[in-house]
Amino acid sequence: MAEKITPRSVDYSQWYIDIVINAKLADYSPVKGCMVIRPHGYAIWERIQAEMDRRFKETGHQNAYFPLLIPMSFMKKEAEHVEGFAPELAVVTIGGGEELEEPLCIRPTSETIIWSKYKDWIQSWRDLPILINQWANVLRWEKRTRLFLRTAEFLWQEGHTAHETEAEAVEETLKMLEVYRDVCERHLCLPVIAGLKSEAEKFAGAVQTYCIEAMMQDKKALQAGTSHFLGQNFAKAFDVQFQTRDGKLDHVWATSWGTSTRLVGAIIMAHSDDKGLVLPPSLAPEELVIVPIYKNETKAAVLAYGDQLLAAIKAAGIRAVMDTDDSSSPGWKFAEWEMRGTPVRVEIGPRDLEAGKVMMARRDTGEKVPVEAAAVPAKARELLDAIQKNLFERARAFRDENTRKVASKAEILEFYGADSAGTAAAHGGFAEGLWCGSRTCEAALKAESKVTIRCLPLGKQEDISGKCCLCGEPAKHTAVFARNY
RNA sequence: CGGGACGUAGCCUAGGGGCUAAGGCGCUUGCUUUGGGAGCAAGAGAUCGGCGGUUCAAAUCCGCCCGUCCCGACCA
Repeated sequence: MAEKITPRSVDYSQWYIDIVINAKLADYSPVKGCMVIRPHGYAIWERIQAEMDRRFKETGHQNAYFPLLIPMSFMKKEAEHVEGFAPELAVVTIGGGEELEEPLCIRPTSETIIWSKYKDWIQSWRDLPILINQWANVLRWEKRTRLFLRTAEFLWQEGHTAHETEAEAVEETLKMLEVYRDVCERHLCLPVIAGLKSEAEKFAGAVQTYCIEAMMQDKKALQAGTSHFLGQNFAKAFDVQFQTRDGKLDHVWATSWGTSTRLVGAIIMAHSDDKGLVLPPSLAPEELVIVPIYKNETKAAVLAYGDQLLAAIKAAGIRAVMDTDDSSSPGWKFAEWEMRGTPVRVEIGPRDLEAGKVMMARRDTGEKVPVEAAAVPAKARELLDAIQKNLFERARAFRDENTRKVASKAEILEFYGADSAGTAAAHGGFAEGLWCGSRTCEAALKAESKVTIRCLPLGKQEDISGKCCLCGEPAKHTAVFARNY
């Protein structure tokens, strides 16, 4: 028998690992904290990339590539930045067998090396804006890693833009946050809350950090993307000034924004079940699989029937394959394609051939229906659209069911389970409450319960009146609280 | 980096001082099969995580190290 998936109810962490390994998304590497992304996992990442990249281009960005190695001195130019990243840097000190004059760090993010070049490229307001994105790997020496969710090396995209005015940079920050929200909701079927990070949680070197936060099936929050308004911090650190329209000198305004292979982890945690991966159709490497069922004497006829169906399905623009592997049984194949997360399965056997029908099964609900052969492409499209919609609705309903308003710290602690701090027990969810904005107030809650402010949701920050749910002082913000990854 | 669990064939597990290291899955070959993880037969595959120690004898006992997972600290 093949390996079984540990049920979510038994051990959520182990379930997640079992999915990643058994669905052949990724594997452990000989280097601690790193992972090997296998073809199936990489294919999903490529589809996410394609969606993101298309939107970056549509919003006027261009791709470029900056080096992996960054002079250590660059990292030190922005005070908060170096403080934030110093503990997780890997540093190269030897090259070609000789000690380097200046150590080089492997990029944990590329603000510094990019801004060192922006200094050369920007003199006038006419050189602005610069709208660059890069697809790259970065390395952060994480103490504790988890496949896809937090690995030492990961793949991501990082946008780095330079603007003439503060307003334009802020607009860019929010525009890209919206791109992330749209891709997550439309393609990953992942409902997210867009908001502003608190001071304690913001990016090292940013003025403001915006994020999108999603709820996983264990009710913990996962940050799915971030967009930073960097103000003039990096321009000042790298002395990037330009001549303005009225002839004055000013520092450039900046943004940076990123999403990573963590999104693959988000898809797994949000949608999958105890049978394996469940993929949103728009990200599935194969949207549909045909599993032929035959005996020796019916094999030729069934396969010919399958070939015809496959051609018709592909002609309808659906990514489809037929599993013609002769060495495993139909039952094995059903389980295997379910493990891989393929959204729609078409079963064809002698009985179907005779009746001019097929059986179609959807991965998200397990529902099976007979369909006339001629109607298969249209039905496949219908099912794929229904699955795409259902995954999002299901995830949103789950999040809404596990979100509640809170007015006091006692309520928060009760919501998350008084004695469940630090356990994997499925308590809580998202709590929405008013907050005074005090850092100590936030830190106290974290120390007490591991619950943190995930974000201050956009659109809920106007006309705040009432008291902070933590300390009772007058509130300034609406905050979403949760335990997080 | 602290606490816990674990490390025996590709995977899972048995054996806890002594004889050729056992079984299941998977793999190879052949035949029969194929509507929810098929059957039979014959094969291949292990310096028992590493190093050192105790002993006539170590997978087994001891020490150190390494690695993986879980919990914690840390972490855009």
